[in-house]
Amino acid sequence: MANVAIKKGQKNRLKILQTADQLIYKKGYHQTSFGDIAKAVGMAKGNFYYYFKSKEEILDGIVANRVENIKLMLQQWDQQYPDIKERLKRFVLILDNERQNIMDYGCPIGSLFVELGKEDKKLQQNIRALIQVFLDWLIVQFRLLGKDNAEFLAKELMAKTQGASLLANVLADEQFIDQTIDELNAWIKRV
Amino acid sequence: MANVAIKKGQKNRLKILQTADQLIYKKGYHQTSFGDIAKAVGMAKGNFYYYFKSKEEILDGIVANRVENIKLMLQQWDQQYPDIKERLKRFVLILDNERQNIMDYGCPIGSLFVELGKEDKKLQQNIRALIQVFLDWLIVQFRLLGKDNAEFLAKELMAKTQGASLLANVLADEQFIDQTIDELNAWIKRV
DNA sequence: GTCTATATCTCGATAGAC
DNA sequence: GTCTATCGAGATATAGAC
Repeated sequence: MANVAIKKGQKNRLKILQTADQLIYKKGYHQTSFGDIAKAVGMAKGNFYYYFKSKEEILDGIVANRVENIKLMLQQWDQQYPDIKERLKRFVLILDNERQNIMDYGCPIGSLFVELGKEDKKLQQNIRALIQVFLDWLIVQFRLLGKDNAEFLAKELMAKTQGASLLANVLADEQFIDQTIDELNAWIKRV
Repeated sequence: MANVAIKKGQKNRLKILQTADQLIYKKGYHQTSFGDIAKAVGMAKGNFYYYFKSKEEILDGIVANRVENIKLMLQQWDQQYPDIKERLKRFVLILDNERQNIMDYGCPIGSLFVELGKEDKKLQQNIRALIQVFLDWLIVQFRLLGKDNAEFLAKELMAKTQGASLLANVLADEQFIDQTIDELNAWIKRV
């Protein structure tokens, strides 16, 4: 019986994290209360504290969860695509797949950092790790391409996608996403 | 005597706006309370409501104030620099002059939009205007350069600076700012 | 115009029954 | 593990004396 309880607990924990992640992405961290999350999960507010001691702990869980998922995704790309530039194009393809969300709510990573980066240094450190996962992977890819300025190229690509996401969000501009995707793919081709 | 009161009122109004703008930029909108602003201004909290009916009204005032200042700055550039590319370089120079603030707090415009863009549509519209001022000016400049894709070039430059600001903020990376400035100036030269 | 209360509300967090 | 009830902090906003 103890096993069943643990299983249920783990399942609920994950459900809370996923629901909270979506809500916070779409409404913002400060606009999302425990009450909102509880309602969306279908659970009493007080029960949350059985799973998480504080709101910040939920945020930690969200970030940890995301980092894990991103790492899995990148590993999969490494296995699936032997061609390095094909991998980089996968990265750009995120803009394509997530265009509606990006236009409506911005980049889920960038917007989270900006909203919480001013809060305190610990939070900042936490979310920075999220960006670093992508960045480290990009650096490896550019190194594999034989680039000696791999680090700058990785940052440049990251900055381009962040800037494009922000502007597409501000202007609700789908065409700009398309144009950016084309430009980035051309950039990858000739880099 | 009425004139003196009005003058003092106007002066205080502006002082509140400027102080609030700085605090909100550095601490974030939700982390900045009336109490914080009052303390920084040196005024009782209750007295704020003589000047502004709500916190959102302060934000409106901040944005309007910024729009006015930016327009003045751009007009000055237009008069001072007959060479169009020299004007564009001025735009890039903001990254240079504001590097410390950008590393510490991000772009004052971009971060404000991201923090409040998810709040409600009216706020979003408001801050969008702030970005549009720069964008409209950039479009004019690229048109003056005879570019038929002036709008995309303007958005591209805007996106590049936004992305670079975000990444410089995330990584606290001064070198990346320098590299981006060099790259953007080279881009302006050959565009 | 400026100040000192204070009302009111929301939210994160806790206590304790079941 | 889940619930209801409630506390306490902190914020916006108001009332009213000066």
